[in-house]
Amino acid sequence: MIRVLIADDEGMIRSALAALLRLEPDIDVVAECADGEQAVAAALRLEPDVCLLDLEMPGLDGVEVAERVTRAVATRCIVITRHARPGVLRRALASGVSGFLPKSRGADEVAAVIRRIAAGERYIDSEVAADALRDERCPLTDRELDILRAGRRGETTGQIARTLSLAPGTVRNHVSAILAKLAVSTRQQAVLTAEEAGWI
Amino acid sequence: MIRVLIADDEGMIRSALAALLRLEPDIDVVAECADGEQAVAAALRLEPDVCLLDLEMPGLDGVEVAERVTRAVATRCIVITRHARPGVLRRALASGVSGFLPKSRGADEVAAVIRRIAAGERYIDSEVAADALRDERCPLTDRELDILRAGRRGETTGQIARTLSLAPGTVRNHVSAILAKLAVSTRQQAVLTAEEAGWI
DNA sequence: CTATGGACGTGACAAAAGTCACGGATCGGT
DNA sequence: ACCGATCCGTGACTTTTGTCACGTCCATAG
Repeated sequence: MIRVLIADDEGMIRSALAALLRLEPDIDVVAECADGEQAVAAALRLEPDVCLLDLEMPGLDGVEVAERVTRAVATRCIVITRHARPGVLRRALASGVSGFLPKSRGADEVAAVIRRIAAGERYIDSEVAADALRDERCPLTDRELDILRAGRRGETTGQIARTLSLAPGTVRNHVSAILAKLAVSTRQQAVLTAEEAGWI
Repeated sequence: MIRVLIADDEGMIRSALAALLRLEPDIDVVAECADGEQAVAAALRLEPDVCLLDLEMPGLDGVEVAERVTRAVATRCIVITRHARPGVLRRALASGVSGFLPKSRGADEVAAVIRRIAAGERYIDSEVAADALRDERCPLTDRELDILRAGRRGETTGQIARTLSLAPGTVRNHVSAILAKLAVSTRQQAVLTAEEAGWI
């Protein structure tokens, strides 16, 4: 019997997957969690064989949950995501994730992947893997990512400078470097492309 | 037997809902569609009793699909959405939608709602309805919404002006009015709050 | 040791974005 | 017809953003 934990903030998909997996004779859904903190707590307590983790969750995201769980107990993690971006896959593999599945796949594949992961295999969805191969490493420095993250909500240079304790001119300079590297012309476009690529 | 069409661009939730609904003895899933155009075509051809439509889809969104379908055939529509915003509900009801359900609800409720809709009732999720009551009508004019939509991707004033055939000054003036009405200080923040409220 | 290169920080300058006051068009109400 | 209200469009004016040239610090290689 494979003991499975499911974590997804979207109630409908969480309950649907749980209901379908319960129909499988060899799979036992031992926990359903609506956010990352709950998932970590439940995983450490129940030590399931496999964790099925949504990437986009409030608080801790799926990769962060996987990192904490695999470090503490002998549980293997599958990350499920809506938008499968190369950067995210890299981050996931570095954090001890054993499986990676986009939500574009059918629900019927989930049980099959769970069985393979439980058997000790790794499973990376072929489409995501293909994307990741045409390597798009993030060209931005740590500081530039700080700037981009700080200004994600459309804040002004002054506000960003204050939160990072910098001179406004410095922020503008970093932004300028970011725009050049990403080949765009406004900071809003920079935020969009960086989010698209999974860099922030 | 209630004949149901399902449309959702996310394959996993689409197939999961379809599989669960097929388990119900009185429900027959006659079509699964991945985008709005497919959904309209299938609905006009098959004339299902109930359409289960995701709001967020490429091309036509769920409300647009419902509008076209209810205008042409005797089919009742349920819109499912991830983020249930007041503006969207208003728009949905004005377009002939009979049911409205957020994805935060469990999958087990879907079958029950389908039965009620098929029986001629309307069903609006209580939580969404409560949000809609504290009326937040969009304060922006049509033209201002055009501007906001055009500039959603961080384009410059010049680009927006060109796509809308306006002088750059006019665009700036509209933007200024938008910022005042939404009580924000950059157009990026304006886009975020308008999207948040479901106005664009 | 030094020099070469990268990341970070800063201030002066040009080009945008945002503000303001104004004119014209349209639509109801009187 | 008149008035008021509202929306659209425009150009002058100020503030913010983006660009550039420069200096510092730190690591690594010669």
